[in-house]
Amino acid sequence: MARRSEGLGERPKKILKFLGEFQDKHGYSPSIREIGKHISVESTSLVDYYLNQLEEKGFIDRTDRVSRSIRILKSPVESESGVARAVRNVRETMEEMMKIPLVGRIGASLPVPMPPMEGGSFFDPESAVEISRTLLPRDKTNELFALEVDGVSMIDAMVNDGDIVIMKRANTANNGEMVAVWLEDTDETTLKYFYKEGSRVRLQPANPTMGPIFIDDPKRVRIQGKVVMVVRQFKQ
Amino acid sequence: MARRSEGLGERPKKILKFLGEFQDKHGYSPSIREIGKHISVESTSLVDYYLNQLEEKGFIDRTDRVSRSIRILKSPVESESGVARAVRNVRETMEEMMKIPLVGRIGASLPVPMPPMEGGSFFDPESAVEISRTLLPRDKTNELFALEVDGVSMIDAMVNDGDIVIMKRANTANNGEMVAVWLEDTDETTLKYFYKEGSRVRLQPANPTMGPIFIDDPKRVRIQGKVVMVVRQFKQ
DNA sequence: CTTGACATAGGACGAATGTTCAGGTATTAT
DNA sequence: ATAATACCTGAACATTCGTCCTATGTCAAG
Repeated sequence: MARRSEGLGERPKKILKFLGEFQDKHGYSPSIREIGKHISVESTSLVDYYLNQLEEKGFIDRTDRVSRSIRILKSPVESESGVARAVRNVRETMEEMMKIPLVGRIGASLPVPMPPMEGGSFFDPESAVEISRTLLPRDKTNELFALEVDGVSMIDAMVNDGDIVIMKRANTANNGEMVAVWLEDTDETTLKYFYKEGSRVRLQPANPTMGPIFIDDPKRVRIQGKVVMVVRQFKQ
Repeated sequence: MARRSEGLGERPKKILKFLGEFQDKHGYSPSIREIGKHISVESTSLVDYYLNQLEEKGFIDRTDRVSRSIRILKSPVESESGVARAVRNVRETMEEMMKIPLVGRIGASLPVPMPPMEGGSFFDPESAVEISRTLLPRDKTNELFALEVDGVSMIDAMVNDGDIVIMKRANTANNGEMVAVWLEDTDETTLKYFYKEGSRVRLQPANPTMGPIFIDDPKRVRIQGKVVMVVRQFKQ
């Protein structure tokens, strides 16, 4: 199929670099023909082709039919400087701050409320928790949602009333991950470390002084999400 | 002679302002006709005339025969724009993200390491925790420092091994605040809710199933800092 | 009043520019 | 082999765009 289905080709990369240098030097974007000249490509359509790739992959932004309207959105590391870097910094720094929707409360006797569908976000922007992205996993950050813990029923998970639990929606889990599970037997939600051991599942409390729960029938363990982070704030 | 020999006319001023706003909004310079539209001038030559004035007086720079190549060099105080604003954005956005020095580890049997003196920060920038300012108290954020919890000795404080505790240096505390205290009697550090009740001090564990500790001599309670936040991360 | 510098308008002109189409070649999956 | 997809060429087009020329209006100084 594709000669190269991964990342960026040599030429788009070179274009991206050139865009940064040119904008740095001149203060405005190069025209399509100027770009072509730099990468030794006569045809304007080919440059347009590369630019479309860059746009699709989110590296640049263009305005239809407007000359010299290319804006660099991100750049794959590599050398860049001056204004271009300053602009990039603004954008990236903004993105560093994740706004995670606070979708509800969680308690032992309550099922886990589900987050809003991705895309159509209907949650109140006021009810959001801002977390630095450096503290969060890199991938699928849009599947994160936050819950406030209701009641003291999760003290065995070392989670207190009022704590904010940041979760990632998931139906399965890997060994060692902390998950929110709904236990059919006892009809309650708890936070436990998940371990699949042969055909049975071991649910280990965070509190090391407490023993694990074993569930022989994996179907009786309903994983509602993986716990990414717990934040506890204290009044000052 | 001239009707106006002083500074800039109304229209050039308006153009200058528009240039900044447009570049801010779109990331590239407006065309001459777009400028004309904004100041209700049909004729492109008149806009060109104004632009030449601005160029002569050193407010802008243009490249001959290149579209959208106007760069703003300076702006008469008023509405800052373009790069100036970008720089300001960087600064403000960066400030939103608190970099809190991770100065060491804390355990029941260890005293609380003290944070570096404010001003002369000598800590490794790698060992820092970034927290969104919206989650932190507004005042004296430069007195914050972070500690990683070492060992399971603080489970009674609902704090686990590996948790990150963000503290504010303090020698005193108000009722209801969580503090790190050094207890002379048992010679250990713990995290407890602080309550001064008459002449004695009540230290209440976070774990609601555990009872408080009473200390009759307030001098035997050495407050090392107030706990602002506890963050617990899970591997994904 | 005349003159001349400044201000404004309209538009022509050619060059610069983004877009599109029609077709061609290589690479890979089936 | 064949079809699908990616990669590339060339050229034509329709605008957009900057520049420049002409004409008219305004106002203050001589």
